[in-house]
Amino acid sequence: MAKTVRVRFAPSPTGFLHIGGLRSALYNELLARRHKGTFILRIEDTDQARLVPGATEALVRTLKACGLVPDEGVILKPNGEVGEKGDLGPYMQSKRADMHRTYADKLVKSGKAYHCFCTERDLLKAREEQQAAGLPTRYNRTCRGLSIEHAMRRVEAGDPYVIRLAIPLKGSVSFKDEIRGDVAFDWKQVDDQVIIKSDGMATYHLASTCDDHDMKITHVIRGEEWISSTPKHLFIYESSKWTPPTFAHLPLLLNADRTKLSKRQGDVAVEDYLAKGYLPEALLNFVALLGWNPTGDREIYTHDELAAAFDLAKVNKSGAVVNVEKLDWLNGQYVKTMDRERYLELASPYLRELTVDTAHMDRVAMLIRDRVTKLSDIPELASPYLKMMVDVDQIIIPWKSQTKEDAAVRLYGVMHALTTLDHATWHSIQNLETVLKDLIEKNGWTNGDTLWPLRVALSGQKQSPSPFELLYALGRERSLARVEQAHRALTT
RNA sequence: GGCCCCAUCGUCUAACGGUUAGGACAGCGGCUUUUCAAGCCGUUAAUAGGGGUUCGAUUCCCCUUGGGGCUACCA
Repeated sequence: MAKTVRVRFAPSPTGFLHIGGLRSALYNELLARRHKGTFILRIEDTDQARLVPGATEALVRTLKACGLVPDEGVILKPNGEVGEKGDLGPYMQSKRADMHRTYADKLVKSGKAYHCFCTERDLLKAREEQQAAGLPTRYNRTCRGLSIEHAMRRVEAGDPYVIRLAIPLKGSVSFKDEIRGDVAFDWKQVDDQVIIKSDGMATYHLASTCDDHDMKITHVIRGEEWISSTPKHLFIYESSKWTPPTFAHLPLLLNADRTKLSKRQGDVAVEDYLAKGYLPEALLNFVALLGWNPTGDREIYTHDELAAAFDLAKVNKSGAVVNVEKLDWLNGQYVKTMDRERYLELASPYLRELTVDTAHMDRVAMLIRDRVTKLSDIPELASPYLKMMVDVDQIIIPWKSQTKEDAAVRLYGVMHALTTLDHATWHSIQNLETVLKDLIEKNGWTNGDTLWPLRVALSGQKQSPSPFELLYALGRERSLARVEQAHRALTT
């Protein structure tokens, strides 16, 4: 019987969650859901120098906003504070420093790691020489031959040191990547990686490997940038006599120019997308399909549907360009098709400052719904219809070759008709249309030379929603005022 | 430079030896229409190149080319 799936997303709190991180988190979570396993959030904060205050909170909150809630690990407590949940903690990596240290000492004892007293300058110099000679830049293993006794004496004397892995000198390693198949490295290519820094903290390689083991992680799903350090991790597993997890290295997310996704070429922070009014479910949907697709002929999936279909073996190997235009389309689809109530609720914060008339606000929100790609578009789209009046250039009121006088006649007729309408008519786009079309027919007018001037009068714009929708959204008072204003502009 | 990974329309992808190489975004054209948006219909566009293997290669193998990642006491 297969082991229960346990996966983790393990970001370091050095900044905001970016779009690639969201995808890694999602794929981990989807695998857990798919196999009724456990999704764990671990925070990798071993590098004290790079910690950003508040980053952990932001990470957990953003993940949650996107619907990714860990079953175990670092969580958001009901009071909004960061907390932990689960039996295999702590899940803040810095709190495991002692455990890492113990593992490192064991490795030293068994000859799989050693103390290194080389200074930063020594290393830099050696590296420069290697570079100048056109050689690969790796630690030259000066301290590898030191006896443990000698090393311990220097440690006790207070010499600063790090602990390095004693990577095998010959042979090779290979592993089966769930996405890429067999990947092999010559040990000769692998550096004697530092696993304990001079500040006593473990580096990523030791910390994440030990923690993955202690937390019984079954699948390590992470970015492709980790593929070349996997041999080091494998060496730790092997040296500690642990069974390594399954590895799956995800393809990178790329900028439009196919370089690794970065700031400066557009937004990468999930929070920024959220702040712009991209919907979490659209973002999740979008990111899920960057590098994976269950069928290839469908674009819109709920979180549950993604989880039901997820398959690591079907994840692509090549990097994927983040195409914001497609995100825009996808988000627009969600905006158009979500429940009316939910849409109005989401739109309202963007409109509240522009009007106090909530009924009017909702009508305008519905008026512009088809034009909204992201929620932050709403104020600009809506504002012309929330004001009482709007400037109209009288030149654009007549339709095609229509004269000003003729347009004025139409507007006057429409205005008169509108004043006589009952309440019920104003509350139905369909009824408004019927009334106006009857008026046009009765007078022997045409749609164009009546509806165009009316629409421009109501919107102030060459392009806008239909006059019927506008009348409905604006309501009687605004509509009449606007038509009257346009009529006056034409006749004076 | 060294090692590793990758390669289907501009972009995201489907096709796990046999398809007129499919879908989506973007583009273009049309329908609808008072305009725009939405919607619907249609359309342009791809297997990087060269060798193999095979009755048959997008698919398997090799080489070339191109792109990317790693090469820290960062993750």
